[in-house]
Amino acid sequence: MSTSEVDIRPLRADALRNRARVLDAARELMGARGVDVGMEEIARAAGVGVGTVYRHFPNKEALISALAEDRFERIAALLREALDDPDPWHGFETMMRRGAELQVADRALTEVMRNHGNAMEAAATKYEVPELTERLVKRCKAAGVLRDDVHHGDIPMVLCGVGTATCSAAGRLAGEDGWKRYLEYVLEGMRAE
Amino acid sequence: MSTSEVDIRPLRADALRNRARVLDAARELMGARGVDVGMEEIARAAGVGVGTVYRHFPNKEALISALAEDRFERIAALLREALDDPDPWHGFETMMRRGAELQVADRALTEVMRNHGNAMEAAATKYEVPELTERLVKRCKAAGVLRDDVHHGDIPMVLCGVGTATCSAAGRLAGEDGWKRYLEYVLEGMRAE
DNA sequence: TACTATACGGAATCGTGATTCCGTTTGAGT
DNA sequence: ACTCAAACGGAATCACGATTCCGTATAGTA
Repeated sequence: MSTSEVDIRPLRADALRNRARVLDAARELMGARGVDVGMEEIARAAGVGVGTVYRHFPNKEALISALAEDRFERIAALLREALDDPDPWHGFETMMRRGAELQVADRALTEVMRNHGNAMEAAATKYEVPELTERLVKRCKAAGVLRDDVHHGDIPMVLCGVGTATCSAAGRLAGEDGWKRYLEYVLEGMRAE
Repeated sequence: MSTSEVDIRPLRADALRNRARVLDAARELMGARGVDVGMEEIARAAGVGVGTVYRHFPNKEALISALAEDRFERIAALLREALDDPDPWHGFETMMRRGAELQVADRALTEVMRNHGNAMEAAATKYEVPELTERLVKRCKAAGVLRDDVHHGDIPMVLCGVGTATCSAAGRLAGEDGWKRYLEYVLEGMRAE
């Protein structure tokens, strides 16, 4: 038994820089084209070798998770803002719009919410997204602005659906800003009355 | 130049039987688990060798397209029924519900509408799905039961979104019948007034 | 029943992308 | 400047699923 589980020691300057470059490149590429961009391509875009990518992230899934955490942190922030809004519906609506923008801007986020249950749940839990969502939904129902049958799990489901719409072949049939209309339909439909 | 482009000659009885078995197995497996079930697994489930699968379908994409045609034919039928319904909204709503059920029952269909633009467009065009959809949307708007800003391309987009919800990790958070609520939201939101 | 074009099965091959390995380079402490 | 653990690059390896190939089996026909 040594002093601690993990060996804490500051990263060398170049390592720190490269780690950031890899994350940036991955965010850029995966955001635009989804998670199945190749590791080689990410490395090239980051200006490093594949080996370096793997020194920082044991495997592709870990890289994806790191990116996901970023996003879920932002989502948590959106939820807190919504809870702080004096007008429950305005808060909810704003959160949904920003959330949808996040999805639309980042194809990888949608794919993670669709196909990577583990990475998603880990990231969401870490930033208390489930609790925050539940609180927001309860608050809106209590204020009578949200349909009573809305389940808090519907929020990620719906956002994932809207995100999907954007990059899907079917979504292309609806044109460039089809997702905006989609979001309107859903918001209108979730609203009480 | 020979007599015709394609060599028309009846398939041998066993070939006919095997072709059907392959399609059935593929429909079953891909319906449940999506298009990336392996060709070997489909062959095994159909009780034939991989080679046989490839004699009937030159490649995986062709197999997927064959299945997609099935589905789009059914979708076209739904659209025609909707157009025949004396009550425009009832017709529309019913079509959307049946369409959503189709998506939910067939994961591969949703994936095709998401990722296989070519196969989808070919199948849809063949069965006049785009025209029918446009007619239905126009009719509903004329009757004043559908929001005026609905684009006919929104229909496949929205159904694809609902289908995605069902099998996605995010959708699982909403529970077994989250998609039913999702569809309600969307229908409510698309309805005029 | 014999013949032969069709069809079949499944091992071998190909292609692609993730992951590993190892010889070389470099940051940072002396 | 010198040392060496930490990092690096990228070729080699692995894994896995699609696709091809070819020797064998069989439906349909005379």
